[in-house]
Amino acid sequence: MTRTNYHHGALREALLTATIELIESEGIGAVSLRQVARAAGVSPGAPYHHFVDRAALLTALSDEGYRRLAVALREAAGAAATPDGALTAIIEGYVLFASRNPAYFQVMFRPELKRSQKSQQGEEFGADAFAVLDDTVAACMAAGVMRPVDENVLALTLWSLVHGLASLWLDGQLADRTDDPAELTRQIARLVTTFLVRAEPA
Amino acid sequence: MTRTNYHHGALREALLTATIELIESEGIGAVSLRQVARAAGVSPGAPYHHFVDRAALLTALSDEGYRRLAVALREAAGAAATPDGALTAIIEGYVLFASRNPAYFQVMFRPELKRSQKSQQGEEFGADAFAVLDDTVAACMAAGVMRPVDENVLALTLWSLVHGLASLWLDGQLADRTDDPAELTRQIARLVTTFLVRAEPA
DNA sequence: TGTACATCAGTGAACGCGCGTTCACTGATGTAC
DNA sequence: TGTACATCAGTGAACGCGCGTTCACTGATGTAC
Repeated sequence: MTRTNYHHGALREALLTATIELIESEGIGAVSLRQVARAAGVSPGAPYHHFVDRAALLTALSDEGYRRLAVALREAAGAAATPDGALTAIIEGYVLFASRNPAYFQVMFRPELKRSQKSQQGEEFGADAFAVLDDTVAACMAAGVMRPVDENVLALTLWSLVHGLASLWLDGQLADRTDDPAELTRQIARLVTTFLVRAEPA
Repeated sequence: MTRTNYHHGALREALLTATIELIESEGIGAVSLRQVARAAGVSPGAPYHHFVDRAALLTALSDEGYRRLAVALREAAGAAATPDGALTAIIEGYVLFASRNPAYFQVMFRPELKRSQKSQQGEEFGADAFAVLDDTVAACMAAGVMRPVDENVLALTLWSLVHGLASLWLDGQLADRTDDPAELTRQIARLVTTFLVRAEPA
């Protein structure tokens, strides 16, 4: 952090990325506004020109996380040629998003950290991300590649599955049971698709 | 907390239950050793006669949580008449355990809170709990009620599923998508069993 | 049964610390003319 | 192009707070004889 000018120029963004880096290196428990300011090379009062309080910083990060997740899922689903291919891509995409963006993921799903406000923007991006899953499930059903079940229950089942896998991975719970969580993710995605599609497994 | 005698008599247990209650009422972020001591009606130094430090208290709770989870799963599985019935019971049992013991669940799966030591006892109870799932999957396979797949991958898939559902429930993420998470849990358990067993769904 | 004494499990004051936040201030920047 | 001035985005000292932990202490309990 070599900043010679009095005005930073892009402090807001610098604070956000400093927070992400801090979470990744020190853990989410170690993040304080003062530490973030220090990491950005700025005095403890400076952040208050950009965020009304500590919670607002975390909420902004959470919102950005939901936005990125929605983008990641939409891209993953969009790149697939078939509805069930899209489903596989979403499953892998969600888990890989978490493993590549552990700091965002933690901030998004630790409500006790932001407590004050649920951000409307975050809710919208979250709904956005979930809609990708919803739509893909519906598309699979419509295309007839999937056995008929309650769409909402199925979507929530899949969300639970990927969310749980991502959480266990980040919490280090998989270490004893697999040496390659990414490969496990692919295996699980394959297994799920196998069970869901109408045809019997090969 | 009306304690008239100088010696408490069962302070260790009192501190543990006070912590659980504190997490449930104020959230896990609000738990400090001093608050716990206060809730137990005891001076700030008293807990140090029972736990070497704050982390030790949380580790003890985590261990107890794993113990209870293992017991709950074993009972759920044991009460079922068939292997696939046991699987359903485990799915529901895991999620219900989390919803009924949110404080234990959070302490068990927030590694940043205990950081210092991974407790050997906790690991054993955890392995115990997982073994119930493992064994039941194996039993299903052996009984031929289930389509043949990699047992380890399937067990991890199911763990991910229930863990994700429990996490989403506790984090309040399901509120928008269902008004009865317990019923959703049953639906999901049914759906999963339906897909897994060899016979086509009715 | 009574007494001496060791041990146990509390007290409460004190420590140093980092925190979130506020505030009067000041240097840098942008704009009007 | 130059000057006056408003606004913006920093500084850094200060606030009160609750925290984890330590420590000299003391009251209660249990045990030996």
